[in-house]
Amino acid sequence: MQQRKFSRQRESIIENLKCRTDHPTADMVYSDIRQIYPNISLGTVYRNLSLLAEEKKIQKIITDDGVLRFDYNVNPHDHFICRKCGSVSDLHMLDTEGLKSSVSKNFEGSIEKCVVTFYGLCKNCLTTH
Amino acid sequence: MQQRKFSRQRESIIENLKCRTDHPTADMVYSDIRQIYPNISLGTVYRNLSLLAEEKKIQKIITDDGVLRFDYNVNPHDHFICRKCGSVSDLHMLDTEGLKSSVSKNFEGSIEKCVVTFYGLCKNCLTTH
DNA sequence: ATAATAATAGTAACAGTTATCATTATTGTT
DNA sequence: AACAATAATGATAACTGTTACTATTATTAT
Repeated sequence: MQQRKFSRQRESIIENLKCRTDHPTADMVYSDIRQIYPNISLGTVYRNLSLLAEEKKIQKIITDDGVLRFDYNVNPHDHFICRKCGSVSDLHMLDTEGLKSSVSKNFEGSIEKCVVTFYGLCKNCLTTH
Repeated sequence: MQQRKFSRQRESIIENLKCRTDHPTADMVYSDIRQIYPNISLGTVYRNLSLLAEEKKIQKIITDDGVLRFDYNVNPHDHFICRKCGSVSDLHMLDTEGLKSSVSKNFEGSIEKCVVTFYGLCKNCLTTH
């Protein structure tokens, strides 16, 4: 097992995620970090995001269009994705445990996780028509 | 609005999907169709799969790894994805309507759809350890 | 200071998907 | 049945998001 070393770039990536709730893509994080470290590499951003996700410090989420997004909030919660602007926001759902166990009854494999995603129009896209 | 013309290739694509429940990727469909039309183009497969999805004759589903899969079953139902072999299978869940309405109460946008995906180990991966 | 090595920037490679375009197939009309 | 109009095709190039590679730089322990 490889041990970790400090890196300013990684630190600023997790700081960036900590301060936002818009579930950014790797590219969105990249743009932000470049303001601080103008020649950070996109590869570095990807590498660190994957690393942080492995360490469960952040969460990967995949959207309809197949693009990865990242969430500082690793507690169990669900997401809403706007079909118009593509924005991702948090939603706190009831008990996914209940869903899991009720579905497990008629299922021959083992169910470990349950992801619930809602789609529709966000507040903003709804009002601006 | 462009009108549609018959095509053997498209017909065989939807026939292929009709006869399977493994939620194949575009490439899996491509391999199958090539047995019948050896020089069908992968682009043709993609084009027709998108087209059929637009017409709601089939359903697109996105998996964790960002790869598209296709489902002939367009009725509301949920999916189980095996984290080991990546296979996708159907699961019939309770009422997503209930989920939608209960979440809608504290949400300022409009919720139109709710997708529930389960992850774990499928029967096969569970037994073969 | 020095040595060991993790992390980086820069870039190439990759996979899945979409776009382009000349050619072919389908359809409606004579 | 021939024809014109045009949708669909095969072949290939282009594109996007992501991962891999490599020489160089930064961090850490001694």
